[in-house]
Amino acid sequence: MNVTLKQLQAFVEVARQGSFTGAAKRLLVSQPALTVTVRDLERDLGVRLFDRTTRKVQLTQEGAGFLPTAERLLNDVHEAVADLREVAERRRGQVRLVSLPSVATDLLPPILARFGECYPGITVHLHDANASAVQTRVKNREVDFGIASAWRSDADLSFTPLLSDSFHLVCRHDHPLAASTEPVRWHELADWVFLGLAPDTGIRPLLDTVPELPANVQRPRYEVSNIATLDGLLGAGMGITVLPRMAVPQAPKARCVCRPMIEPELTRRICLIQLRDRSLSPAAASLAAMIQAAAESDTAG
Amino acid sequence: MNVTLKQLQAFVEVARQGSFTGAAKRLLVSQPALTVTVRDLERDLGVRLFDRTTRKVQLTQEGAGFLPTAERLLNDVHEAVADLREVAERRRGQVRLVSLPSVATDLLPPILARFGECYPGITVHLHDANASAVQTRVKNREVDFGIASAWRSDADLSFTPLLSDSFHLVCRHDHPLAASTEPVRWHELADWVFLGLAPDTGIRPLLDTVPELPANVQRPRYEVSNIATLDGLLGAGMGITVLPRMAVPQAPKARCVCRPMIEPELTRRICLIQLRDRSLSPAAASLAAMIQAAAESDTAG
DNA sequence: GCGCTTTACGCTGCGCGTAAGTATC
DNA sequence: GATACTTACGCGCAGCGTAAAGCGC
Repeated sequence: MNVTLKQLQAFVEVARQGSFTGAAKRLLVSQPALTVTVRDLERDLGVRLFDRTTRKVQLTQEGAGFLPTAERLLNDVHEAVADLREVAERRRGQVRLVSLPSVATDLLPPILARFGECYPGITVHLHDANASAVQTRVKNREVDFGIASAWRSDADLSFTPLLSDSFHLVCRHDHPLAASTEPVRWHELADWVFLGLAPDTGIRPLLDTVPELPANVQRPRYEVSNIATLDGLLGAGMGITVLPRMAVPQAPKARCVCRPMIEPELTRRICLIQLRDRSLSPAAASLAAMIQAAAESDTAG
Repeated sequence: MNVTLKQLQAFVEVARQGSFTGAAKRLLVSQPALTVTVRDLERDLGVRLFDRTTRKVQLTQEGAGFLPTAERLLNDVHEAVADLREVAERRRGQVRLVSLPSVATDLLPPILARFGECYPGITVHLHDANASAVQTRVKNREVDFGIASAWRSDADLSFTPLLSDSFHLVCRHDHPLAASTEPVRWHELADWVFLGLAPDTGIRPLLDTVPELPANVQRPRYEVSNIATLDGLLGAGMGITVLPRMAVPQAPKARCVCRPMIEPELTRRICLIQLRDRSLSPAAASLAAMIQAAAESDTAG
């Protein structure tokens, strides 16, 4: 397999121009160099492609038959390369990401809007999932990257902090704890029915890091797996809960009161999560960068 | 356009093997050389194709998308080249030739049979025509080469003598001139009705070179354009004619007698005719060579 | 003799292999 | 420490350009 694209290009150009001199000009090489290139191609193929006198250059029968093939081959290669360059230049491509629902609904929409303006050729697939599922889907390469709190450390994954999100007590407006909006201490939760989240959420493991966590919080009477359900229970006045600020439903079924938790303050760090061994596609890298920038300016402002 | 087939080949092989070391072995290059080749390809495309740790080599999303394309491109090139090599090696192809009817029916069949055995992949298109038409069709590139007597010299054509074919008197068995089989002198034809051939045949111009050609031969009472018609007239006893030995019909309608012409002997030289500026295709060259060899051994034997 | 292709020749730089470096298991 | 990829370095040769030669018109 000696044939090169350069040789094919030379052949096609000479055939089109019907002249070595003309083709050499178009190809920006000296005319003798072109002669040699074509001669080598003929040697490699074992077939004469041109009949040349000093006055005329004419395709042989075989050359005429090969010309369309060679043109097609060159065209195909050019197209394939151009396609990939489009991807490289973010004029085409896709990004798949998965994030916590709260992030997907609150933080991402404006960023995605801006991203869509910058790179109109790129399609974005956005899924939401809880912290556990985010990590799983990143690890399974189902997505380019994820956004969630670190659920469980994993050597294959890298976590880049984006935001800190502090925990708040959440209770219905008519609950006794809603009487004030002052910070709350953890032991103050002890006397109320607590609505907990399942262990595969990012929130639960964080609660466990609080020293002297009241028993009703540690082993909640009700345990649900997502915020919407929790919102329902809250609205029904079935109990209280603690949630990161961003996770508090925007339009709760019931009017709720939020009071920051203190002693200790507890925050979850929302991170950009990616596979350590995997590089981001050009499009994904751009979106990730945009998200990081937005998070930083959020934190600053 | 920097991308080379070698780069594509390297990419495909690394992708298939999942390893630079393995691919380098298969490609018979050193492993560092392969690293550089792939890195250059990635640089040229502007896209990372592999995520590589020291332990694993894995296609990126873009690489995975590009792999089938690259494989197809390489495959297409290989196929195209293989096709042309088949032509070069005479395992495929075609030869078009045109010859005088006498040659086509007498000389060529055994040669074509042998040629067909040697090169079973090659198709042969054989047409017949008179000397004038043979030259025209060679010149128009309708055929690879022709076989005929030189009808009129032409600077664009080359004539390679194959056979000499001496002229004979031809007359029906009951004609007075059929009484002997001895050589005949030209003036002996003067008293009989002569059946002539049209000026665009190769035979007519040759007759004109005979000194003191009898008037009835110079301006024949009947003039026809092909041998079959001539044969019909001969069979009807309408006259006599002179023909090169090979042109005498094999199975004449009437039993005919042939007597060599002398004083002067007249021969036509049957030539292989080709365009001077045009090289023969591999298959055509082989057939032409075979014909020349056969003609030589014919002459010798 | 002019214009085109081919051949000849000297040189540059690409691309290879060897060897050293680096990172992971 | 073993293994696999990357980087560094030196070298040979492919392939270029210039110059000279062949060949038709």
